[in-house]
Amino acid sequence: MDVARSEVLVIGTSVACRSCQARHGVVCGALSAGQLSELGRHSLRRKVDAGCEIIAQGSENSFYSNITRGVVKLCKVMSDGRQQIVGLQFAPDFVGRPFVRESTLSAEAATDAEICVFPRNLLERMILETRELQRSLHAQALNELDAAREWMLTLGRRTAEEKVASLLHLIAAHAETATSTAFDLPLSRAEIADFLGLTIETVSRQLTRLRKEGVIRIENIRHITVPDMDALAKKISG
Amino acid sequence: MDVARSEVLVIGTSVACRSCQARHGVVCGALSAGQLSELGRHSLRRKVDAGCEIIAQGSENSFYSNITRGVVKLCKVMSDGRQQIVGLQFAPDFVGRPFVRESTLSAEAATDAEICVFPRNLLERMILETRELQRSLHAQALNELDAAREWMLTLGRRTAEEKVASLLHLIAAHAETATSTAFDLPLSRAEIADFLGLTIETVSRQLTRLRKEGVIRIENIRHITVPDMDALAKKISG
DNA sequence: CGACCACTTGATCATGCTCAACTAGCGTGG
DNA sequence: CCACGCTAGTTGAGCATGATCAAGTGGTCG
Repeated sequence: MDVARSEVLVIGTSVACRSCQARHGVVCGALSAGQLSELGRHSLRRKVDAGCEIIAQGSENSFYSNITRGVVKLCKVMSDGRQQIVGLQFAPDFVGRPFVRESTLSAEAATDAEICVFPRNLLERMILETRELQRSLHAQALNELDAAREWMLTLGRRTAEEKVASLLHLIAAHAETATSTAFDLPLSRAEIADFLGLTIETVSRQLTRLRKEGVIRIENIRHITVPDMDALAKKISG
Repeated sequence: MDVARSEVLVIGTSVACRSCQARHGVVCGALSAGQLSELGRHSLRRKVDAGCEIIAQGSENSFYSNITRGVVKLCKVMSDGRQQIVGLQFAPDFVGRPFVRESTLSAEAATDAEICVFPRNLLERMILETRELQRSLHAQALNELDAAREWMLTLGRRTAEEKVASLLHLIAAHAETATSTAFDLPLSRAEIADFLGLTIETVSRQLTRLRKEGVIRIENIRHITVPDMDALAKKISG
């Protein structure tokens, strides 16, 4: 994805914060008005194309960010090229691992996205100063831990069909537009494979299988409709 | 494991704390002398036999604990019986998920163990009061998250041989007795299988395979020697 | 129109699962 | 003290799920 690029849009200000997706999210929701405006003065809005790397595995953590639009995948790669997606983050999640110098994973935009970038030192100072921010980040870490463990069960013990159904269920839960359950896949087949510990061929076969069984409709390559959520849920044993 | 039982030993006191494995661990290391003695007055030492469940999946969290001796496995089971170990905790780790009412996983002693049990309300109050305790638990959560993600890579992308080698490596790292690298497996073959997302037969075959290749020696069913740690590490691509 | 890319589909292969027999260790009771 | 049963682990034979390799499809962009 060498066409992928990122672009600095505007210097964040408290004015920009008012209409921000992440205004009441994990980080910004925990700050006082004064802190929010200080953080805003030192933040940058970045527009990030799908496929663009935000943090490289093994690189130094020199900033943190909020996702303000789009989906970000957290990824681990092995020296021989095998890779595994170990987390998906949706707006308005926080991305980064405070107080650790080197990142053990990469973060990459799965869809076109926008992030709000904070300087490392400022955010770390605020975490130390702000009880509520500390608590809030702790809570997000625990939620991510639960999600990671749920996914370990999927990776270790579910069949290919159950894995694919689990992913669709997960994405539907985040897309949830009231009644209808139609959504865009934020991931390509290759990325789905990397998330589920499968190959792209198996993912493709399981998707067509779910389609033939009438559990999903594949409107087009990236758009799925689930006529009956319960039928999908039934594909996920346990 | 219906022989497994747990037994309350003594009411913890600050006297007992002085020689405790977990005295400078995640929880107790973050407390003031006064808090430590208050927590001690309300804590119970419990001796827990291998196989005994400490927290049941789906149960209410009514207490937290420190592991003061032994190894605890965190486990998820599906309604059809398939199960996956999603974490191993060693003394002096903290066990429990603060501020969440229902446990999404079970905790079970893998070896004979001892834990120090804290009442829920007291510990939660101390977390709210104590900046350093909050920070310390946050740090443990982030470490567990890293470990979980590392394990996701193993579950999703490594071969059976690599998986078994990874587990031996993990256990060796925790047993590390200076020079020699000999250790007791805290897990049965069935538990290893549940940790690695394999069957016990595959685990057994891979262990004999590693033995035949000279990478490990199986002194007896639970005791392993690794003559050359590097040779073991080479089995883990990545 | 053609090249390219992401995806699908098919045929064959192999890793790891299933089912089954066998072994070793260990505690219990005759 | 040995026979017995029980548990945990090992080993083998055959099978199936999902991987690999390869060809084909469809949409997009120049």
